[in-house]
Amino acid sequence: MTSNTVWDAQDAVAPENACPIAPVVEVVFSRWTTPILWVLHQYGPHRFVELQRRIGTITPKVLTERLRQLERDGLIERTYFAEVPPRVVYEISDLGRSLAPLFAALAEWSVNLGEVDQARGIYDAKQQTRHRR
Amino acid sequence: MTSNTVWDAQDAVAPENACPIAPVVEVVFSRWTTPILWVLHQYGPHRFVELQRRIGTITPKVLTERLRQLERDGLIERTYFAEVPPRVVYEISDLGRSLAPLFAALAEWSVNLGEVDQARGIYDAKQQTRHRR
DNA sequence: CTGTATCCCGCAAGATACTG
DNA sequence: CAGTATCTTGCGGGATACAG
Repeated sequence: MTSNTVWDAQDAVAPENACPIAPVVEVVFSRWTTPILWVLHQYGPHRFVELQRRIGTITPKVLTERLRQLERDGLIERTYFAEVPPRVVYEISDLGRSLAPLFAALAEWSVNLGEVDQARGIYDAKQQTRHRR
Repeated sequence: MTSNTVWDAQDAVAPENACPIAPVVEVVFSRWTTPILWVLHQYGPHRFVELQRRIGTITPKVLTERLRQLERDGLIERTYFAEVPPRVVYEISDLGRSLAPLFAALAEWSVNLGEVDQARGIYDAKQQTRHRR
């Protein structure tokens, strides 16, 4: 953070500086990267169609896009077998495996999802009465 | 999907089942919710403008939207003071504070961002040579 | 089987201006 | 100060068809 006096003009903190964890979120979490990583981490190597089936509703286009991104970021590894018919296997990399504690923390926090639902109910109820005048 | 033979009973796994942590990600992480929660958690209560300045580049419209969502989900609390001029203070709730271990895990993992960058470099280099034929 | 190629859409987010 | 109101855009994602 540009060091001048104390809280100089141009203070405007860059987003990354305001929040050191944002970059991690950007790399690891998106609608589909989370399920993909989870599956590969939890259930071992998968072929393309296996992933597609296990995740359930993802289209091949999107699955390909996410897999490429994860491969590029070094979180998964793609292995191509030049057989007939050709075969491809995706598995989590060491770097991807290092996300394990993070995933554990995530899974643990999911016990609080009920409270979130409850909070939503209360909030919506308040809004309801507010509009009903 | 809904096939008929061996793969029919509990075939198509719903996304939530394929990945129990996806719902948590959906609630907690988006481009701006992460920085907001981080700031409120790390630096205490903030007023609207203070948040805007600290986060740096967020527009008031988007900031309002994210704050409303976080309030509705019970992760932050909004307090309105009917003074002149009016004052509003946002602070993290108990539920929001329960994210602390999660944030810690996130922050810790950020040491690996360098490896991600490196992986990207290698991947891109490979693609480069592949196109250079 | 393992993807590509198109086309399309919704929604988060940006730009900008204005109000109680 | 603490937001609203509009308008626009970018991008992830869905549907569908097709190829190596």
